[in-house]
Amino acid sequence: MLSPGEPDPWRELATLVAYDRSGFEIFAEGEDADFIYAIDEGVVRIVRYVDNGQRQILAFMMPGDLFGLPDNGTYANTAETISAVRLYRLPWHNLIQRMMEDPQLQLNLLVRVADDLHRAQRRIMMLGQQSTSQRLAALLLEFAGHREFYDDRDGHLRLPINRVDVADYLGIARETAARAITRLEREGLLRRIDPKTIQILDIAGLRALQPAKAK
Amino acid sequence: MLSPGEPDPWRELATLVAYDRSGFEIFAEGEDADFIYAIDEGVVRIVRYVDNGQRQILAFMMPGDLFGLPDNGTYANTAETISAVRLYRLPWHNLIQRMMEDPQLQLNLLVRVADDLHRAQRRIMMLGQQSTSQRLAALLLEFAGHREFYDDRDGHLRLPINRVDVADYLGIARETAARAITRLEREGLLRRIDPKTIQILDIAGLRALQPAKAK
DNA sequence: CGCAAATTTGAGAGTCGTCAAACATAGTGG
DNA sequence: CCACTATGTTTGACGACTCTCAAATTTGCG
Repeated sequence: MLSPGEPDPWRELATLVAYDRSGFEIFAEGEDADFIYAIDEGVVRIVRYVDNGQRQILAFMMPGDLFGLPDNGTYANTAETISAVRLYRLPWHNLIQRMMEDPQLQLNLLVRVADDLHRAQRRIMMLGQQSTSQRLAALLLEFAGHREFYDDRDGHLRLPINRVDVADYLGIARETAARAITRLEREGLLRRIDPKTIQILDIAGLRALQPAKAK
Repeated sequence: MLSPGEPDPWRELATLVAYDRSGFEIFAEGEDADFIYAIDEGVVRIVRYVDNGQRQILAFMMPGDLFGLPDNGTYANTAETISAVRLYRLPWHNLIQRMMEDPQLQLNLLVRVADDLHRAQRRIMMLGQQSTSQRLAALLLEFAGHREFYDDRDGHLRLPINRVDVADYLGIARETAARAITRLEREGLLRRIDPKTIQILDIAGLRALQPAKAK
């Protein structure tokens, strides 16, 4: 995390770039991967488009997260703003050069990429093994883990995304996403305030939906 | 890849370990992650078990692949042999130490982990967006990309895995996996020789099933 | 050759995707 | 200020697909 207290090797090397609007494309799949980005504020979605018009959201990136890793010199995914966003942008060649001189910095990046891998593996578990309710609960808990969206006093969760984003993240149709919310509401786990605001009534119940490790 | 020709920083540092049988557990989720492994020969499956008895195969690791990345000091997944396997095993603290002295070595690891991340992202696309037929085609093409399994002269693909592995990799039931093979056979794309041997009749047709990038 | 395990097929129930329509919300212009 | 419109969300109906349970069939090996 880019917490203000810790020494921050990224901040001093990077230039700050800001996007005021939501829905802006930071970079697109296939473009030359010249920069790596770190989020200072706001939310970014990492997506991939398929020719049949479908879209999969691979991840939501939050403050402190890094994105823009090259795959053979080009971006493997597209990055789009979901809110107003402030980013640190750093040229790759610049970073590589610095990392060659500073193994600690490189280790820092390695740990972050490894963490991204583990997050991706959790998503594979989610898409391969969990039901629609479980996936939705996982998404809600993911956002509820961030103070900027969740107030645990009144249980209000303010989602920065719409239903299509929810659906494309969970790998389901938007109607199915809406119905999944209805189901959790009927079961008393949450209550809809408005489409993007959900009051979580039983967060332990949501967690109980999540599959536990076995063996 | 650990091809014999290239300079190989791993081989010289590691100890060779061999497993003769299939179905052996190399390490389990939750254990202290003391070693990192590189495959010299054979196939390993990376799996995660869920308490309801379900299992998801996250990846099949082939010769040249690295696995055993720690997540907060412990393994996030379980690794099991699928065939007889020969591995290079290297203590983590040993590797870290060497990487601090040799940035090139560390960059080598970074690239490999980044590659794992991109593979995981392709799996998210597969599980989130593709139909059963498409997933199966992707699996077949994945193994067909390795000479040790696929003979492109006669089109014979020798799978090292059984139907349960196929199903747990694709995130479907084993009956559905069997039916998916039947369907591709009925469509003339392949022919079953025996359960683990499949003759691919139309590899271009399998590739055509794969979704193309859009935008 | 025979048996245990793996694979395939069948039938029925449940879930999801699609098409359509109803409803809600926010912003716009009169 | 209000009606109106565009957009986003929810609900309904129905067909398609997948999972589960069960049985038939095949395979691999002793």
